[in-house]
Amino acid sequence: MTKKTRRLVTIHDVAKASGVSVSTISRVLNQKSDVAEETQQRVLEVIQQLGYSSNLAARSMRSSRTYMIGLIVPDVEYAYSLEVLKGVNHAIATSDYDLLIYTTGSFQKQDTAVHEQQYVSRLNGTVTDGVIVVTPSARSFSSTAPIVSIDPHVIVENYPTVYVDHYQGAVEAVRYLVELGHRRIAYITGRSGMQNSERYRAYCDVLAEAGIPYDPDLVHEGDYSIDCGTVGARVLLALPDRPTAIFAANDQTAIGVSEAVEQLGVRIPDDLSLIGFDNIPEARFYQLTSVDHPLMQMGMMAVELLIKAIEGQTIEETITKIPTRLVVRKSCQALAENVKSL
Amino acid sequence: MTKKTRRLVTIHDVAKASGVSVSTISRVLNQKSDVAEETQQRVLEVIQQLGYSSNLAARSMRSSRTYMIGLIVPDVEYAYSLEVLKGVNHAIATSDYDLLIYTTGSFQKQDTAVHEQQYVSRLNGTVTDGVIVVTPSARSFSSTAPIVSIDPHVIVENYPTVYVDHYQGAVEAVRYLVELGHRRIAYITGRSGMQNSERYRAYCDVLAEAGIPYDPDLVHEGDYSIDCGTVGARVLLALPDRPTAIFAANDQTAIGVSEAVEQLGVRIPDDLSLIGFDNIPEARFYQLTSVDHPLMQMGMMAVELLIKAIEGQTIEETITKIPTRLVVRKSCQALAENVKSL
DNA sequence: GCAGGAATTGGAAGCGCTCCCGAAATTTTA
DNA sequence: TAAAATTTCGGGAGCGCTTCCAATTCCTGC
Repeated sequence: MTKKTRRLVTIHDVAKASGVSVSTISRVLNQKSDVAEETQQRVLEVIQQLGYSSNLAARSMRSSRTYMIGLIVPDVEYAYSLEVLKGVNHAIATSDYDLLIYTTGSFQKQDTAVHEQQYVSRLNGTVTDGVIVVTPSARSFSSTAPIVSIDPHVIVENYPTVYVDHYQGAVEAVRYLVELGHRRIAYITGRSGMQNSERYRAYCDVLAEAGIPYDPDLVHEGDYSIDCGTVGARVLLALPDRPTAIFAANDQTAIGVSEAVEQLGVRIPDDLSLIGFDNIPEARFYQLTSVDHPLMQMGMMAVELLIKAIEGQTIEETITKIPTRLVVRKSCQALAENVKSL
Repeated sequence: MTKKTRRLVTIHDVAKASGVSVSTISRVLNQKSDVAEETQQRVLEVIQQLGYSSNLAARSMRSSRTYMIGLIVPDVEYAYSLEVLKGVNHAIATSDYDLLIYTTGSFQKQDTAVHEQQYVSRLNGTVTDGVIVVTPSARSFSSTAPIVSIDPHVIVENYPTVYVDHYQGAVEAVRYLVELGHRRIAYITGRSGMQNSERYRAYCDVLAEAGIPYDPDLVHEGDYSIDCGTVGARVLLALPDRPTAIFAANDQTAIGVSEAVEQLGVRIPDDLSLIGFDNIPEARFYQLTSVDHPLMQMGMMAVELLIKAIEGQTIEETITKIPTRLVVRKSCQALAENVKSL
């Protein structure tokens, strides 16, 4: 039965039931050494018997150790976040900590940077011992407890950061298309921010390096969503001099492209080569060539760093850059002799 | 910069800075009416200026309203949980509440029921105003704040519950196979619990109804994992009188089957019909016929119910049963004339 | 011109917990 | 055997907040 007791069992009840003081109970709970073996046993029994569980709020108000780690994630519905989540979850499982995920569905909102601070202070130093922030927009946080960021929009040296070499990854992707003989290569961007601009820079650099003139018509603005992929595909393929390849800022957008393309009667890879970024699990099903972004691994590393920080160890290198890897599937094809556009 | 201030700004700092008492600040924060317009303005300004955010722990220790809803989920890596999560997230987005997800990776552990209570009391009445528990094993919870359960292992009337008609769904699935002419129908079970036994009961009932004798060799014990699907497939297909169809307790297991089968040189649906349960997104990619389990919708309903309960409204019907729907894809085939087994 | 009421505010208790400090009990040392 | 050291435990302050209660000011109306 759901007992709607007015109050849950507190440390006082345990104290009364076991005939010792509240302080002693607290000592047992926190595994302090100065408590008699016998007393400890008795207290532990009573705790078990009463089903007592210490009040997180009260506990964390006094001592800042809660053995909880917070994960602040922009959008739990996007595969990107879920992959990170999996990695974090794995690492947590083998640690002494529990995981608390805080989401606000603010991925699409504009004022993220403002809210992020609020979320951080909501959790950190209150209910969690430290926080991992995924793709933060904010450049800095005020917090009493440690913070680790994953793939921030702007790289700053203030707190440990795990991120992926977006520039290098994008270079590989675009270069791959160039090597296949493509010259009309379109790019569907993500939302503004460091990651996106890095990828954009790579796109431009590789074109320049290959002596391909930059065509603004081939750059379509997106926002990492599936929809922007479908829209982008329609716009780009309606161009008089249509592209032979599309580089999408992330896999989700690439999936949007491939879905739109199907309806337009354009075949991948025969009529259009397509390449994504992130290598999310779904990419496999779409046979999508993509830049692998080891999100799970990054999540695990972030946890490691955070726990180190929580436990007072110094972290020598704040910035951890992880290499990407091009995963070739069947969404790209060499452009045989007809390099001269359509 | 990450300011590692010893203490964050408290209500006292705000009080001092705005020249009023702590009580007044609290009144402003909680939007009580009895505060002069002018004072309120001034306090609000100071709050803004100092970047003050009230301490969740302290606040929730006194008043039980935190405007946070907890989701206790057994395993964030399984698509089932993720679908529920999406629904919950959607519903939360349009409410006044924020979402806190608590996971412990205990899906595979045995003593879940024991731990669940701990997790509930950890959050509820402390940091959250109410909690949604996904697939609880426990029959009852002691809690000061409302609880809603999704798909519990055992249906109890103690708290609002949203669940799906497993029996009916499984009946449809097995009946579909029978109608296709299959008589050697295997079943790979999930872990013990209500959901599984309901599906099992349906399996037996439909066989009986069709006059097909029950063969214990065709029931393989699983645990909802991918692995048990691959193992199950190997065992079942090694049988002298091998099944022509497999009903898997969930899609994950079905996916395991289809992966094993590929290696064994058995083709789906030509040599083996396969049907799953839950209709997770991946099912589409595997062309898996499955019983649709509207998890997102269930998540949304659970949030609605919980908010009602939190806000003191009475919930007329505690148990909400949601119908399933058979989604036919290409993993099943009629067994033409050769119904006489191989 | 003064009692009674409303509007506004401050004081203080206490939520459940941790932890410092010192007391009591016990053991060790001279 | 007395003093000192050690072990074990209780008292109590206080974390940041809400909320009851009471105090203060300022209007009303007679």
